[in-house]
Amino acid sequence: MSARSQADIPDIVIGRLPLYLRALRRLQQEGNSVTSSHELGRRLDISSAQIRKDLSHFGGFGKQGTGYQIEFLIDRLQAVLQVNQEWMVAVVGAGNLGIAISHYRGFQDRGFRIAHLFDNSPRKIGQLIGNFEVQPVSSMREIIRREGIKIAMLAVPAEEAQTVADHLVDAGVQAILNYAPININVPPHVQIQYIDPVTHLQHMTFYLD
Amino acid sequence: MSARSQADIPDIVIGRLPLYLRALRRLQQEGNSVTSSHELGRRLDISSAQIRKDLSHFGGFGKQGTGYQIEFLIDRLQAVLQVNQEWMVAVVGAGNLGIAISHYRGFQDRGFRIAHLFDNSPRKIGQLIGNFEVQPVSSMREIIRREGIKIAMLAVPAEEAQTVADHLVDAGVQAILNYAPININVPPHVQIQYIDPVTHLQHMTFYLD
DNA sequence: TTGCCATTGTTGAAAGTTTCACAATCGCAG
DNA sequence: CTGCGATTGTGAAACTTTCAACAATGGCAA
Repeated sequence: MSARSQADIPDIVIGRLPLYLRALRRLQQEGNSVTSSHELGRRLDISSAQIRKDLSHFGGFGKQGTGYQIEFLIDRLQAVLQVNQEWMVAVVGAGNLGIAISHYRGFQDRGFRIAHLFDNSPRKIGQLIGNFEVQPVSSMREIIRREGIKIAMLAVPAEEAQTVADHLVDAGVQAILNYAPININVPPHVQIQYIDPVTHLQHMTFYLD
Repeated sequence: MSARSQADIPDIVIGRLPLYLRALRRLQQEGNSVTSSHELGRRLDISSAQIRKDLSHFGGFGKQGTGYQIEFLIDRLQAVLQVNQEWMVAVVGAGNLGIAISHYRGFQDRGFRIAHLFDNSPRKIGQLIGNFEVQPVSSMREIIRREGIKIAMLAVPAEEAQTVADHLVDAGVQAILNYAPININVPPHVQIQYIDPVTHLQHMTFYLD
């Protein structure tokens, strides 16, 4: 992984931290203030040893005999993942998916705020979706630059994904979450992750009778 | 992994096959009829050795000196993943997300067809979304049973996800793709996969400056 | 036909990841 | 204040995954 390869912590460990965070928030909502690696592991279907080892990369967060203070651990994980601040996110593509993303309330309290929605269809530009007006892709670069936006979600057709990604990178975006069902190539200093429901479904059908 | 743990092929390998399939289909669309592990690897950012090794689990699909016939390899991978048939899929939850999923055209030619959309809000039941009428969750069990539906996508609020999943499993569903931002527990014979955009975003923010 | 370049399938080594197992220690009950 | 049950953090072992290297082979040009 590029950039902040923070003290050589395996990427696979980093990938599990958001899951720990999600489970901890839920435990907290359910009224708990303390938990253990065993309880967390049961919920997440991950071994307790793995959870302890993962967390130990960042310091001793727990107490022997007692477990982990949920609030404290949430704070620390949020700090490690840098989601104790609010990141502005740009969404590109105002089709069904882009619209659903823009309406989704679940980014709010997990470190992200959707700041802009871009599309290049004249039919859509100017439309009000959730709280934002759809803006033309032609002004994307300028806006992203000006506001220092580092993260974008890509919800355009597969054919356009690479081109739009190139524009985003050029505008200074450093992390892209791509919903288009196609691989895109970005420079090594840019993070990329994919969401394609069909790949998950196809993974599961392998095991069906 | 449960059920058809087919000849001991690592799950991580199975997880890459849909990516290979997706890239191959694109290569084909672009007019190619032959490719190589190197070209595929370049596109997917996976080493060519890994691609060759993954494919070799299922037989010798390529030809030395030449590479892989794209059409043939697509056929074989579709057969391995069992997506050379069309699976019926039930969607539960007719909020923004469930609606966007129901409209999405990308399932069509990759092995899946959305057959039903369920919700339990009286406001939504009976509404026409895409090609289907929203049906009440109360009739879900009966319909899934009768039609032998094995796959469901879950797009309900986190609080309801576990309960709905239990109903789905009870109705005979064997694979669940869960969009709710919460871990759910299912019996070992049931496959489960998660889509939560926030976990991907949080994974990437670790590496941002 | 021969020689050359490209590419696969496969082996074994290297790197990475998970699990095991246990000493250290905490809080509490008696 | 002692002893006990629970739980962490961790070093070493077991296991899994990736990678590097190369013999074998195919196609093509001369």
